[in-house]
Amino acid sequence: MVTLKEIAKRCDVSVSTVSNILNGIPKVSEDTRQKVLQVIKETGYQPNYIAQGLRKKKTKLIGIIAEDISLFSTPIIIENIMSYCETKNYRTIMVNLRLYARWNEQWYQDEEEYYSVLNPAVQELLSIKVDGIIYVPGHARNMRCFDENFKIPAVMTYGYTHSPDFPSVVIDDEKGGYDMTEYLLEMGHRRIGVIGGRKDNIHMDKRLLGYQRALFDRRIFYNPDLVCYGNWNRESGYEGAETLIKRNVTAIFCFSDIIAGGVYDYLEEKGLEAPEDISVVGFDDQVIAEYFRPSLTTVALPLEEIGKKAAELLIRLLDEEVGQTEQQMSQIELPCSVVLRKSVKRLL
Amino acid sequence: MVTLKEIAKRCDVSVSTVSNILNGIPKVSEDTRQKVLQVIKETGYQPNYIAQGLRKKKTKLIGIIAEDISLFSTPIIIENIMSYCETKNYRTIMVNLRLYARWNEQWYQDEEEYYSVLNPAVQELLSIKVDGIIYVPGHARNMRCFDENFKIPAVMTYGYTHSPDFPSVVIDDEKGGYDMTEYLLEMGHRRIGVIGGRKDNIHMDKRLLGYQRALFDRRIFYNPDLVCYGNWNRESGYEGAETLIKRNVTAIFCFSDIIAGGVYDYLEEKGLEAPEDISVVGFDDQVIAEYFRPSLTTVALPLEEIGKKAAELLIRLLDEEVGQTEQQMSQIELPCSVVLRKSVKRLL
DNA sequence: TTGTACGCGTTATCAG
DNA sequence: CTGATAACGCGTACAA
Repeated sequence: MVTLKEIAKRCDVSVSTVSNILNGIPKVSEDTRQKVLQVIKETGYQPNYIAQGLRKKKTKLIGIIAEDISLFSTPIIIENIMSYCETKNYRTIMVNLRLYARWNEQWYQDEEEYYSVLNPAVQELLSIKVDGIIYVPGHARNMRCFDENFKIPAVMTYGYTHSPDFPSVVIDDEKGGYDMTEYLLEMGHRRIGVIGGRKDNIHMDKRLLGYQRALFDRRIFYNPDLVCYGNWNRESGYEGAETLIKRNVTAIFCFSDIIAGGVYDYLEEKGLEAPEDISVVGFDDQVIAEYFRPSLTTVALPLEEIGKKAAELLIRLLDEEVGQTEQQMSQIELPCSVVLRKSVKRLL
Repeated sequence: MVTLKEIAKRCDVSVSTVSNILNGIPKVSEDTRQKVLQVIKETGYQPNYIAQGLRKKKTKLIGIIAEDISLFSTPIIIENIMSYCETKNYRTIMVNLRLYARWNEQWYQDEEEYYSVLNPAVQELLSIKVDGIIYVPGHARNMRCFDENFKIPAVMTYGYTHSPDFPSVVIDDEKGGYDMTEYLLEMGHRRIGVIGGRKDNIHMDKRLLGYQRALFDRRIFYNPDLVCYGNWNRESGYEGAETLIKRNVTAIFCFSDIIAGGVYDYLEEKGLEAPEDISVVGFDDQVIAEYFRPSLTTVALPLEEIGKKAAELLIRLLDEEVGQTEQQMSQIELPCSVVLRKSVKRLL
C-alpha cells in the first residue's frame, strides 16, 4: 500500500507538505505542489481511510448489515442504498449474516443464537469505525438489533424498530393488500381467496387487513374460510388452490409470487387455465412473475425507494447532527404498486 | 464500544492482565480469571479487530469484491465463500462495485472507468487490513484486477487471471456445452440450433466449442447457420427462435435461461409448444427455469463449488504461507451439470 | 515548509 | 502473578 510517507520520500518533502496539498491547504509553492501531485498520480496513492478516520473522527463509510443477500429483496435494497451513498460521497461496506442459509427461516425464533451472529458483525463494523449502519432484514418483523445506548446512528429498513432512536423505512403492506383487492373487485370478482404465510407474520397480517378493508369499503362480508395460512412457499400455493377452488372462488390473491407458482402448478395438474377458469394474482413482483404463463399480475414492493430513503435518512442524521426533536419521521411507510399483467379476467 | 481498558477498570486489574486472560496466557490466578471472564460476558465485550491486526499483522478478515450483487450468480458464490470461511474461523466483509447497475454490461469496455471504481474499493479493503481478497465478477473474462506487486493474497472466481500470482476458479463452460449437446444428440436431435451472446465472450466461445466437439464426436457436420449471436437477453432469444425455426432445427440450445425465455415467448406467439413442436434447453439453471412451462432442461453452474473452492484456496494461501512453487493449481475448472426437466422430446 | 504529538485498542516486553 | 509502557499503522493538526 502506497503511504503518505512514501510519497513524501520520493518528492523529498515532509509528510506534512503532502498532506497539506491533498487537503487543499494553500501555503505550498506551486512547484512542489505540481511535483507531489504528479507522484501521487503515478503511484496511484489513495489515503488509508482508517488512518484518516483516526484523527478526523469521520470515516465517510457506511456499514450495511444484510440478513441474507440471497433473498430477492436484499440486493435491490442494498444497490439503492449504495447508489445514493455514492452521490453523497459516502463509501459503503457490507457484512452478511447469512441467517437464511444458516437456519432456513427459523432465525427469529432463538434470540441467543441470533445475537451470537449479529454481535460479531456489529463489532466488525464498529472496529472499522463506520459512521453509521443500515440494517436490511429478510422480512418485516419487530426488531431489536441495537440497544438504546448504541453509539452511532443506525437506520432500519423493512423491519419495525418502534424506537425513536432508530428510524425505520418499511413497506405499506396494508395498502398493497387493499389496492390489489380493490383491483380484483373492480374487475368484478366477489369471492376472492387468499393464500399467505403464518398468522403472526407482519406481512401476512397487514396485507390481510388491507384485503378486509377493501371488502368492507364495498360492503362485502369478510369470509375467513377463503383465507389459507401457509409458509409463503410453492407447496402452500398448491394446497391453498385446492382448498379455495373447492370453495368456488373466482380469484386467488397470493401474498407472494412464489405461492402463485404453486397455484399455477395446481391449475396445470387439473387442466385448468388462468385467467379463463380462475384469476390469480401475486405479491412481490419478483423476476419470475414475468416468466409465468400467463404472466402474473402482482404487487410490486418499493424496494428501490426503501434503499434510497434509508440512505437519505442516515446521511441526514450523519451530516446534520439532527437532534432527537427532528426525528418525527421515525417510521416511514412507502407504497406498493399494482403491476397489471395477464392473469386476471374481467367478470361480466 | 466496550474496550479492554473498560473491562480492566471494572475489574480493578490492568489491561495486560485482561489481555493475557483472553489470549490464554497461563500465569494468572484463577480468582481474577473468573472475575474478568464474568465481566467480559456481562458487558458483551468483543475485541476490536482492527486494533488486534495492528499488532498481530493478521486480522483473520477476508475481503470480497463483488462486481454486482444483483446478478444471479453473485450471491450464491459469496454465500459459499462465507460459509467456508466461517468454518475456518475467518470473518468476511464485502464491497460491491455495482458495475452492472452503473454501466449496464459495458463495464469491460473502458479500462480507466473500471479502475476508477475498482481502486477505491481495493483501497477500502486494504485500509481495513484484510488478510486476503476474493474477487467475484459478473461474467467470465480475462481480468487484471491486481498488479504483480500486489501485497496480499488474492483469488479470482469466474474470471481468468492467467497469472500464477492470483489463482482463479472458473467454470468448465466447454464441457457444459459438450454435455448438453451430447444429451440432445442422445435424444435423437441432429439439427440443433444455438442462441448465445457476443462473439468475443468467453462463455459463448467455450460453450460453442463444446457444442462443436460433441457434434464432431458423432461425426455431424458443424453448420454455422444454426448459430445465432446475440446479447444474452430475452429479445435475442425471440429473434434467434424466429431465425432457427425457419432453418428447421428440432432443438434450440440457448446459452442462458433468459434467452430460453425469449424462445418461449416466440413459441407462444406462434402457437407452438415445447417440447412437442420443438425442444428447448437453457444454461445457468436460474430459479426461473423451474417456473417455465414446460419447466426448462438446462445446465447448472457449479456456483456453490466455485465459492467454496476459492475460499479454500485463499485460506490455504493464508495459513500455510505456500511458496510460489505449490501454486501449480493456479487455475481450477469446475464442471457444470445437466439438469433434466420437461422441455426436451425424444425423437423417434 | 517541516517536525512531531496525537488519535485508536490491542499486544509484547520487561520490570516488579 | 501483575502492571507500566512502548509499539503497531497512517494521516492530521498545530507549533516552530
